[in-house]
Parts: sequence; C-alpha cells; structure tokens
Amino acid sequence: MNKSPAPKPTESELEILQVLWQYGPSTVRFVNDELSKKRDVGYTTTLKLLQLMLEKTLVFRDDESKTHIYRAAVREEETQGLLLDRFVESTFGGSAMKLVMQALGNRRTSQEELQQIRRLLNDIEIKNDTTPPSTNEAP
Amino acid sequence: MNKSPAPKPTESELEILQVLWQYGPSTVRFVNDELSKKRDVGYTTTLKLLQLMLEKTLVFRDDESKTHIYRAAVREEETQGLLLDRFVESTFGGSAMKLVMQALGNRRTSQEELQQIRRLLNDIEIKNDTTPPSTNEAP
DNA sequence: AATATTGTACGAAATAAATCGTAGATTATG
DNA sequence: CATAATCTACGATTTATTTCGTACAATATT
Repeated sequence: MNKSPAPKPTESELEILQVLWQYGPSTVRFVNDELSKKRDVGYTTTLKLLQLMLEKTLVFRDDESKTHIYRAAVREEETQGLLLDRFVESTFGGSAMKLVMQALGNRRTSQEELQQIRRLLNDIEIKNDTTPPSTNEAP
Repeated sequence: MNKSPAPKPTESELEILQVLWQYGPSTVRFVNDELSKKRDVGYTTTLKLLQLMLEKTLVFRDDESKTHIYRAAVREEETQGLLLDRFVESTFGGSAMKLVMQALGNRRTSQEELQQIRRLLNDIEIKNDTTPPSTNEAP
C-alpha cells in the first residue's frame, strides 16, 4: 500500500538533506561546497553519498544534463519527526516530555521563543478541545 | 584542569547507561538480562561493551568480588543534554525551538503535560527577569 | 575431590558508515 | 583540434561499532 519503505538517513546523509532542504535542488558541487563550510569533505565523498542516497530513495536526481541535479525525496518535517522518535526512544527512554523539559531547561531561551511556544501550546489545547482524542479514551 | 575529557556514548552504550541510571550499580548479568528484554544480545557482548565503557570512563566498576559491579560514571541529565546538543545540531540545524515545536506539534500531548510545560515556561521567565542574560546582549 | 556453573579477558570476525583514488566520459577553452 | 577542467561511476580502504568464540579462573554443587 505504501510506496516508501522506510528511509533512515545517517548522520552524513542528514547533513546533505539539510542543504537540499534549505537551498532546494542542487548539484554535487554546490552541496559539497556547503558541507565544506563546516568540515572537511572530499568532492567524491559527497558524490558517493548522494549516489547511495539515490538508491535508498532519500533523493531524486535529474540527469538530463551532464551535471546532475539532486533534490530531497523526503520531507523535512517528516524526516525530523522520524529521527526525533528514534532519539526520544534511545536517549530519553521514550519520554518526549523529558526531552522538551531538557531542551527548554538547560538552554537560554529568549522571551520571543517562549512566547512562540506559548502560542503553540494554546493551539494544541484548542485542538484538544475541538477534536476529541482519536485514540486513547479511558480504557 | 578538567578531569573528564569528553565521553561520547554510542547507541549501545546509551542503552546500557539507561539501565544503570534506572537501576543503579549492576552486574553484567543483570544489565544483559535487561537489554535482552528488548532485543537479542549475547552475554559476552554486554560484557565487552561494559569493559570498553570502563576504558572510556563512562562507567566505574567494583571488582572486589569475583562478580564485578558496574555503575554509571556520567550523570543522566548531563549526558542527555550532551546528546541533545548533538541531535539538535545535526537534525534541526541548531534550532532547539524547531525541535520543541516538532516534539509538541506532531504528537498527542496530554492536558497534564501541557500544564507541566506551562509551569516550566513560567519558571524560565521568572529566571530570565531575575538574572539578566549572561551572554548575548544586543551586539 | 571431581564436575558443572558462572564469570572475566581478549582477540577477532561481522557490520555499518564514511572517505578516497582512479578511470573514463563530456564539456569548455586556448 | 588539443588540452584542461569538470563530472560520474565505482571499487577499495579506513574507521567506528557491535557481536561473538574461546581460554581460563573462581566458585558452587554433588
């Protein structure tokens, strides 16, 4: 039923996806230049990674012209959500709350950001009131 | 000046730390039994891991008696914070906000939990008012 | 005391991920 | 047109992590 199996980007692949998400379809050269700003990577390394990602269907590519163009095949939010799940599981033993507390607690968060979170909380509460829980009613 | 260099637990080491954090000092046997509840691990695998962790000083061990007892050498919150930083960096391009939004947004969060977060936000605001920003004043 | 059980040490294989070198094709440039 | 620059393909190496087998010591059991 589902077209995509379950792509699971590695650390390096993530880095590449970040670039593609941020700048849109890009050449290997461009991606590599971006990565190089942060750390040291060889061109062929990036190329290879992208080729592997193509097989995993983490990216699509347009090989019309000689210089291929790669673009993300997975959506940012979805992927982040997936990784978040993994992370919450492995590091916080499954408790998203713990994570949020840590993220907010051990970090200087600006007034503006706090405000933003409040708004988000309000939105969520409204949704909770409006659309009753789909699952989890008293057992 | 600093006694600890910078321990960076791997995925498997994390799992072990979780057990040690949760149950306190434990034998290899116990840790292995716990891990085995979730997935399949051989006894010597766990043993080896713990020995490696000992070298990395992720754990201490008491080898008075024949059966050694291991205990976590790193604190839960600290370690989680460290991993959180890495994760925020690699997955959310450094934006803790984005992460919090995702964690709260794409997840059914209970009324209680929301309440808890509100309280936390209040606490943080109070601290912000009380103790002016240590860093980051208008550049 | 002999044997079974349980434990540690440790090398080495299996796996996964990242990096790089080289070959050969295509396009740009003098 | 010849040569340089740029690009892809792909095998092979390197590095990190996990897993396991085997040897041997200590303890418990019969």
